[in-house]
Amino acid sequence: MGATNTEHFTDKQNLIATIAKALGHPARVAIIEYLLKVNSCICGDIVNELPLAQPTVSQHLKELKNAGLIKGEIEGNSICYCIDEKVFKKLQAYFGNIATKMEIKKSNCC
Amino acid sequence: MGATNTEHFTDKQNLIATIAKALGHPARVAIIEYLLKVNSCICGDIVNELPLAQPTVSQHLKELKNAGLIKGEIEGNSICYCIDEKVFKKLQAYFGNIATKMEIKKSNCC
DNA sequence: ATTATTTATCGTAATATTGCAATATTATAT
DNA sequence: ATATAATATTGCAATATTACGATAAATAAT
Repeated sequence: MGATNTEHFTDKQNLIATIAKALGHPARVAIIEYLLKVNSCICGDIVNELPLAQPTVSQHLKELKNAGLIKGEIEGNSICYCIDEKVFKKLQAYFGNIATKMEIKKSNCC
Repeated sequence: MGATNTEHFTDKQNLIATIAKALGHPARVAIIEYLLKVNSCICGDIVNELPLAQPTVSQHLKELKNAGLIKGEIEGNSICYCIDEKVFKKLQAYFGNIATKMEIKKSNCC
């Protein structure tokens, strides 16, 4: 097959999976970290920051955008990409919650 | 191609990507959430909790294990799978850090 | 108008992922 | 020893992902 079976899972599970999948490639992690570092919208040099050809980078950016991790706007000649904070707050909340749950009922595990 | 280019990225970037990739499927998110809920090692009924055939679930469990998100030990007839807390603490730290950075220098973004 | 510059899209090859039926493996129960 | 139960592995088909060259599109500079 190869096609993921989304309809049997909850919306939240699918959302987390979509976000996680978008971060499931080191180039995309690197893009996010770069955007965080420069923290600016006029960052028309992402391609030079990555060891990948321009079309490949463009494709990774598209995936990050589709998954909602970044926002992009045309800014004259180049493009303004920046992090969409909402998603990262969601991730922080999600994993924070998991950590809390683990903290509470630790012990009856290997 | 289809093969990810890990050697050009930092170890940390590759690690985060590996972990995120493992969570990049709703079935695997569901497995983690189930393990959290039951919080027990004798959980020999993960298959019944998921809308997928047994070999498929087994494969997802294997991927979670390879990525270090769960630990599994043979426990008599069935298998004891449970969450590996370290990884989730790492994730919490990572996204907490990102959230903090965003908080500090917010504003000069779209 | 022509020429850079920047980003996106198309086409395509290589590889990976998803899913399951069939089968193997391993331990428990009879 | 044989049957039952739980999990893993194999093999395979369908689909997705990754990567990049070639090319397009759109703005900026000359």
